[in-house]
Amino acid sequence: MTKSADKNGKTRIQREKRKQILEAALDVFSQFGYRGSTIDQIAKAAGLSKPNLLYYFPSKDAIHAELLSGLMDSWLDPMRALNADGDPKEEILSYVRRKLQMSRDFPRESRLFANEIIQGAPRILPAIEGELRDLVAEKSAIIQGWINTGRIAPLDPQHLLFSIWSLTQHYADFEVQVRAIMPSEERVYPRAEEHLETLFTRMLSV
Amino acid sequence: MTKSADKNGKTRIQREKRKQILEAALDVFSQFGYRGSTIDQIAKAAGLSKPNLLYYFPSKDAIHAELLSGLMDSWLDPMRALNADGDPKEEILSYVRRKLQMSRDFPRESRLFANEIIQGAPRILPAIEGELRDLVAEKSAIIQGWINTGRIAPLDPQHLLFSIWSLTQHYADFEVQVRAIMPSEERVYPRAEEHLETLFTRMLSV
DNA sequence: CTTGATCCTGACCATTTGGTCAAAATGGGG
DNA sequence: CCCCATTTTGACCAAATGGTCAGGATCAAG
Repeated sequence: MTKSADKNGKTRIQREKRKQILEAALDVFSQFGYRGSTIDQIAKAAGLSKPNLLYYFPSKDAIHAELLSGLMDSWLDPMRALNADGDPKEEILSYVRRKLQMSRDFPRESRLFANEIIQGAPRILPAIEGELRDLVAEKSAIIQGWINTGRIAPLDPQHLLFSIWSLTQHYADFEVQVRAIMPSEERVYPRAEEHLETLFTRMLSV
Repeated sequence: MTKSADKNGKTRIQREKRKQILEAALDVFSQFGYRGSTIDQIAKAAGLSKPNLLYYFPSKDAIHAELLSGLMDSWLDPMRALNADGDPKEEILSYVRRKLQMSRDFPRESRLFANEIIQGAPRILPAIEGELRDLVAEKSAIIQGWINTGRIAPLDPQHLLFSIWSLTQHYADFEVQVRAIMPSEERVYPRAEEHLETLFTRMLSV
């Protein structure tokens, strides 16, 4: 009777088309923000008609919500990896490297978040005030511990985290600006990694 | 005959209302981006009817353009102030302080730019590839000079500038996130200034 | 206080937008 | 290859949006 459906009750076509749509929506939302994007735009980018897209998702809002919630977790993973028992300098440096890699490999995802937060984070404020806030508190305590035992130079742990976010995400969020300024033959990310490595090494050395 | 008009041919009312409109438009555009904002929203925020607003500006686009162009200059001023003949560390540190002040005092302006650049800078790419690019080239050369004469530690001048921008603008562009994470009684900007002063002092010391 | 210039409004218009629906097309298990 | 569930489509709708316009209200120079 029913078509071959996986455990989530999704057919092959449903899985494929939903993925297409989310991919296209990421393109559009990350560039124009929620209100600046239209269903038609997303549908066209996904190679579907508007009603067809609305067969897979009930509304524009539902697409956006699914994108954001699906992203939130993977976005915080690099910070979760910060390990109290590792070497402090190396832990922080690899967090920086991981974040920079994410900017390079997932710039649209970064811009999606940036757009959302600039606009006051109307749909993810709870997650920020909950999950993210807790994670920051936890990791700040770890960093403060490293400072107290003299393993890295003293600084404000929370602002250190802000610095890591801003420095790395900048290369994704302001990609156009960076590209417009750098000589075009220049490979941006290798230089950026070198630069940030230098920066954090100096900043953290006792 | 004609009403008392200043040298620009603007009456008192015109000057007042245009200022009101630009102020309201800054509020709206900086939050929702160009496509996400509506004339009605801006008009309401300015306390005018839509047709009345359109009496002062010919179109939504004209308002946005005037905001951006009016801002571009003052936005680059702190960088222009970087003086080759000053004390290198002090020159860079006061640039950082000035940029941080701008984030604190003009966060909406910062977000207006951020929105524009995230969306691919459709309206200001020429200015970025021209004015800004040239200014960066000029100031990079100055910084490189300081490095060559051993007055600051070696690093990539362009990426240093990117770092200054991202670190300072983050406090304006991601204000909601910063506020959601910091304890509410904490005064964000004084700590941020301390932090950035520490960061850049360490990074630039030979 | 008159009068012409300036300012403001409501009514209006074409287009875009989010979303619906009935019906047609397609797919794949039996 | 049959048949029903799934997928797709075009036509449609109400609301929102950018913008226009004719006429009325208001301002300030003389």
